[in-house]
Amino acid sequence: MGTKGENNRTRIIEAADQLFYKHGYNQTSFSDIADITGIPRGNFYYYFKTKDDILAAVVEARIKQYQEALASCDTATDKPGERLHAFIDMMAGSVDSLVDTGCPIGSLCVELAKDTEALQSKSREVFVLLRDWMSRQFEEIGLADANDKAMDLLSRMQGIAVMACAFKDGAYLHRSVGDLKSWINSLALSES
Amino acid sequence: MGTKGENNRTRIIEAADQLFYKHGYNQTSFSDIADITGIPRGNFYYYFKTKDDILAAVVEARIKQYQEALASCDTATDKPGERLHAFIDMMAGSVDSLVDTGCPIGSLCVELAKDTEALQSKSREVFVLLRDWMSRQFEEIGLADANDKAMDLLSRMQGIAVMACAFKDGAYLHRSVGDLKSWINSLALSES
DNA sequence: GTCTATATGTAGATAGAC
DNA sequence: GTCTATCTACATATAGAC
Repeated sequence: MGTKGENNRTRIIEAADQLFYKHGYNQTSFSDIADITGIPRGNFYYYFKTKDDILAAVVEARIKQYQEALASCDTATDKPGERLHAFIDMMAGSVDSLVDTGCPIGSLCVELAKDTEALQSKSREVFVLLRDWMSRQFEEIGLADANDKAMDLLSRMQGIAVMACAFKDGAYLHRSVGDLKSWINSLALSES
Repeated sequence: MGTKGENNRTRIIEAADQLFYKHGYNQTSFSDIADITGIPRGNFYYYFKTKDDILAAVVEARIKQYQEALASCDTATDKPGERLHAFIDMMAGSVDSLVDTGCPIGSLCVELAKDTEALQSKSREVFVLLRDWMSRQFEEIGLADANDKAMDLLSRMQGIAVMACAFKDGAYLHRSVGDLKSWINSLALSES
């Protein structure tokens, strides 16, 4: 670690991360990644055996990134309702890219659902991380069906991302994010 | 019309429709369509100038198909709430493919959001049809914000499809469809 | 209208010099 | 570790015989 090689590896992952999001996994070529990083195509095989391995590395990087984001929500406040609000605000903070390209997690999962099972289950790992964290927040609120509520919250966020992207409608996203926060409040209040 | 050519054209559209759904637009090749229909690759250019033209024809076909589905909801009952239930039941009727491959409309829109603007706006047309129909139903119920509610309903259906597909969870889809119908009932009751 | 053959580009992946 | 050159497969699209 700390070698020039590790640095190149990281740069490949970061470029692939952006490209997989903006153009999709299947529509991203080694040449695209090479153009951004300046690292020649053939060189990639020193760091990764296959393109699928790059995807796995990208998913791992995203998991780490979301783990940090969730940790910052955890430390911000000890009220689970406010933690959920903080996470939703993060979503609202990237309106432009959501409208332009959709949700990076959801769009990847649905794209890979049309490919191999191996790629699909790898991409699902990010969702599992978020669901389990949300479930813990709803548990703390005192809900018996915390896991169902976590799925519902993820589901609503995904629906908002799909519609905002399909209709290119940032105003719809803002309104819906407000509705989502009200919904969380109503759940938290009914238990207090 | 009625010629052999029109028949081949229709068969190409139908095969492309299925393949665009199951594997995505970009991951469907002319060879794939040729394998299913038995029509040789080179022949496609007699019926369509480009692959994008096939997509446009597929979207037109889907619009016709959904127009018929909505018309059957319209004739089934004159109560707008029940019409919306009927449409949701249609969704619930294709659990298996939703879990396997996601929503044909939403997944196409999000995939093409990562491609050209022209393809994206074409794919959006199906959503516009459904939104306008839902909006009319909510208007009949007597809601002032019928269009917002139409977007919300589409949004929830899309979220459910994404999560059911990502987690391969048909039970989640069934539960959520029930929640959706309860939500519609509560909206209809609050206005009666 | 229908088909074969082919043009042209680019994909993922490999070999081997340095 | 890094790079160029290249292999093989397959993509969309075209030309032209029948």
